[in-house]
Amino acid sequence: MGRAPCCDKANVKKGPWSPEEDSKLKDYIEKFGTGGNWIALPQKAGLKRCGKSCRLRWLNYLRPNIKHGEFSDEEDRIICSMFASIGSRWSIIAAQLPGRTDNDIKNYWNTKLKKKLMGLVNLPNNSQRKPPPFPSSSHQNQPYPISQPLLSSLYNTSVSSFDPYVSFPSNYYSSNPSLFHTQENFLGGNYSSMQCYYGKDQNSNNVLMFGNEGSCTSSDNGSSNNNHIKQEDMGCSAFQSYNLGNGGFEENENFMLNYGSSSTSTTGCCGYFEETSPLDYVVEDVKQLISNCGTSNNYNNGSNSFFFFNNNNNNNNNNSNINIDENKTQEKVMYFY
DNA sequence: AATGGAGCCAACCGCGGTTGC
DNA sequence: CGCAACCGCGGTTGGCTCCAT
Repeated sequence: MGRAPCCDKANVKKGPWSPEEDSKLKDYIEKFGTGGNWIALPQKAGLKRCGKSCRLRWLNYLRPNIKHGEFSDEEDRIICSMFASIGSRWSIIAAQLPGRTDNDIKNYWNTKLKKKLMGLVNLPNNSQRKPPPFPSSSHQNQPYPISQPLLSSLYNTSVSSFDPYVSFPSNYYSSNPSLFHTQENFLGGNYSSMQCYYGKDQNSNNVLMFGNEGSCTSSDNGSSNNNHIKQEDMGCSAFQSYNLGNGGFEENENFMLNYGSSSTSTTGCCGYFEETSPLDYVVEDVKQLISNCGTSNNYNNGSNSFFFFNNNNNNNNNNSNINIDENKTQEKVMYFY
């Protein structure tokens, strides 16, 4: 036989917590702790609530040092970088933000930050309508402006030097942002920051470029095409953007991810941007999660997905025809088509 | 002032992994 | 070993508030 039933579901209250209930729960836990048993706690505390509900209320609202209110730019950066690396693993992300709960971060992402990020693509008149379809548009040879506050916020660039039209490649490589960190950064391994740029390359492709300090740009040697991987070249490289509504991209606009390649770099996916230096992965599980993206139909199937795979079985996973410029192994380019 | 839509967020739901019996 | 409950998580929902019309 198993354990006793957790609670009398017919006799538990649901819905918003009253101040009295909050007080009872808080007082009880402060005096006696949770005892490691949430199911038994409500009865002991004199609450007609399910243990799950008590746990949620405590963790998300009542426990000490909970931080409410605005998220800082630094918190934004952490959330963005971690989301880019591991997706919607909110509890892991929350662990990096003292005082923030996974629920808070999840809500913040869904309601604000996601839209804020997609504000990267605004039209010159600052309207919120979405950019014209890629790649054919009157702006084909002109990069979309990046929202100034967000850019300065995320990239630590000074507003005075802000160029609303980011040419690609551009001298943003010389700045020192740390938007996207590699996985091992927040997991306790070697710190390595990466930069993120939005713009157009010399072929007017819409790109997000990820690179780290010291990455050379396409213009450095005039061989900009060498590191560009077309969708048909990569068996698991086709991304779709999340449908972000106003100001965002429509579904089925594909992201293309160009992984910097070298003898030490392997094919990654799903927003995990691998460094070219030898990687000592601290958490193999997460790596597995990332690498599994291409074998499951999508990475984050829910509405919170930022990118997810469009697994294309017609492709043969053979990257041998990709022309790699070994001098640019630290560039990571994401294409929007 | 009334109303409807959008945004926000606390709370619930359901699932997968873990644990106790 | 298998079943059932616990636990924690991510996704979703519903109600409240704000704001534009």
